Amino acid sequence: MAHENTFYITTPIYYPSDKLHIGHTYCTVATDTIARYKRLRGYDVMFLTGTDEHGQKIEEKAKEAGKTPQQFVDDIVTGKGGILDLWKLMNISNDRFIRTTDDYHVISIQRIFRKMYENGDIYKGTYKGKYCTPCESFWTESQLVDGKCPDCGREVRDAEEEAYFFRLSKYAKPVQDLLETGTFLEPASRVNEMINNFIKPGLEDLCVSRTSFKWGIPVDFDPGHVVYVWVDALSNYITALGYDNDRYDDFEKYWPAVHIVGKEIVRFHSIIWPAMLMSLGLPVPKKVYGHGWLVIDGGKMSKSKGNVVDPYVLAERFGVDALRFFLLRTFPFGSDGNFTNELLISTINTDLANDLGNLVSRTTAMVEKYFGGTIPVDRDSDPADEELIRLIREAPEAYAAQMDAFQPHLALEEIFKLIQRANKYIDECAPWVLAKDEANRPRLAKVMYNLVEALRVSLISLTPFMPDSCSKALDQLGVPWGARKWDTIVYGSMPEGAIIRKGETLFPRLDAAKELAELEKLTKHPSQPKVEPVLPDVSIDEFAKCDMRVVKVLSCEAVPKSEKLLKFSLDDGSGTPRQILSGIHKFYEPEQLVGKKVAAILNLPPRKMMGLDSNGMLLSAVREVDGKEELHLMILDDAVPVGSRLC
RNA sequence: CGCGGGGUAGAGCAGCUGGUAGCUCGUCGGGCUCAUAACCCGGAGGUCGUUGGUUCGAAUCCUUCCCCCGCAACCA
Repeated sequence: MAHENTFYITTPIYYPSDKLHIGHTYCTVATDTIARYKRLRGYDVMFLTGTDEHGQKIEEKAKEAGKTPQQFVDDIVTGKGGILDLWKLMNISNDRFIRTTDDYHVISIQRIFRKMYENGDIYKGTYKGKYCTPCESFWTESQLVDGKCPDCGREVRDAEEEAYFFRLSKYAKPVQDLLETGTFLEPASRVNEMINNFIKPGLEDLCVSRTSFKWGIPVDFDPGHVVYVWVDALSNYITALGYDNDRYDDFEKYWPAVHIVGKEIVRFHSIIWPAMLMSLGLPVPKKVYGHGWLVIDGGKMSKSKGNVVDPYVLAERFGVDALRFFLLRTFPFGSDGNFTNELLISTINTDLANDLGNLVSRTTAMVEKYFGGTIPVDRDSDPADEELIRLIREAPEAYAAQMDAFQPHLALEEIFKLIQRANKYIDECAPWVLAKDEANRPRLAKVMYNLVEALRVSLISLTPFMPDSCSKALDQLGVPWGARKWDTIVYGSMPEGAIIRKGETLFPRLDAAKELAELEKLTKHPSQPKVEPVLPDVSIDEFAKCDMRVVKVLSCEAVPKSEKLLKFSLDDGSGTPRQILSGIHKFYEPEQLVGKKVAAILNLPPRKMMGLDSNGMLLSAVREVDGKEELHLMILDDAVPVGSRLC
């Protein structure tokens, strides 16, 4: 299989039903940085990313937009401001880009599907369940919450369809063995999660075809069926190398891969995918690394919360390299990280402007000022140099160890220890004092030389993270191309006679308050709230049938295990408290509402929610802003008496 | 008892194979002037979520409870 010096790394293929956000960018930038690092180390790297373009959701979104599915995904993938543009902007160095609608992929999938059918690992059966159309998900009865989709809370319907199944159950044991090797899936904490959650309860066979939608790869021997996501999407990692197609021919050279994936799809990559490969008689991936999520204010980033962060805005505002750096420097790769604009700005200022950028600036300025840009060869060492030189020698090894362990944030920490030590070294040596006496010239030369070496080693190490900026900085330091390679990342490799020039400011310091205000303006763009059209007329008699009253909240508490429901006990003027449940926990905390007077409709038939009775409904003002629901309970003035009718 | 992660200085985190509580930012004071109002040094600030236990000794091991977050057939 793969040659000794090859390295194959992939991102997931993203689902182009919407614009990508900072989370996708995080994953892709991380993978890109590892790929660039491996190239720096001399590997023959294949770096693949792409898009997963089939499925019902895209079919429906396209319909809504009045486009064919192909047009729809083309616009998102190749259109202006699309995925390809985003990766170009972010300086992603992928060698290939696969789209699951590419001809060669389609052909390969049909062959792979047939192969698995013929060897008995795919068979025909029936899929029964509850189906949520917007989420494109089947659920079992027990998974439903309150009879509705556990994901979105909308109605589900009974569904049954003929489908092909993959004998996943057959591979439970070998997959468990694979997971238990301890290095196949990292971070290790995910291993127990997979085994306890999915393997121990028993792996069920997997539905791998659908008849309920058309936008997919047809099963060539059974035209009513399209191949469902598993086989179609996961196989991209091998079809992109030419497996079962003529487009490429380097499967033998590069496979198996290292897959970088988000933690939510660890399961597919560490259980289903290896099982499929076993079925095909192919080697399993070298490694699956599940990185954490970027969360906002401790919660998940999602379209429905309206808190997605747009990488375009940030990259254009702060620079691509600064953004790349921030993502990998700040967040431990294996666990979740809390994204905030404040943190972004302070990281840029502290690490890039104050520490690194300023070190380049002061070093180049001094070499120019004291030596006209070229450090003399006549140099005096001093014991004061020892600690810095030791760090210059040790840093690359420590850095590489962390990079090899997929810990970019720790790798960066090693390099920044060196950068900070170099800043301190300047203070200790006080070159401006040395410069006052001609006799100190050799000593001054040595100090400057050490600084240039500290920077050269740091910048080479940082190049995979910030390709353009590091290149510019190395230009300023006059480092020739030959001295920017991994094998020159050794103290003393800087060629003599280099011309050093102070150049443009690499990372300008940001005015935090100003930037935050600007970002606020950009992200809180006041798009038009969606106002629903007025409904058809009703008669005054019909309206009069609605018994709406002023009620007072006696008590209010959250319903256990429910995300949205609050349980109210209300004084409706009748003397006996009335219980109403309302799904507004996302908008109000119970203690906010106790004692408030609100409006409710009382003569609705009682309804059970989470096993509790609800006798009526609280009235709220609702509208949609940026695709996000906004809700305001009708809270009334204290002076309004309880029990009054609204008419 | 569905599974998993987390609760440590104002904020964000590390420490968690047990032995005087650390890092970054912020804050206060000092130094320096080569540099991007930057850099360097020092100080203040924590009963390490709660209960009980093991131990000479626990943030670190066991136990009770509370709170936050994620997952539960495809949002990185």
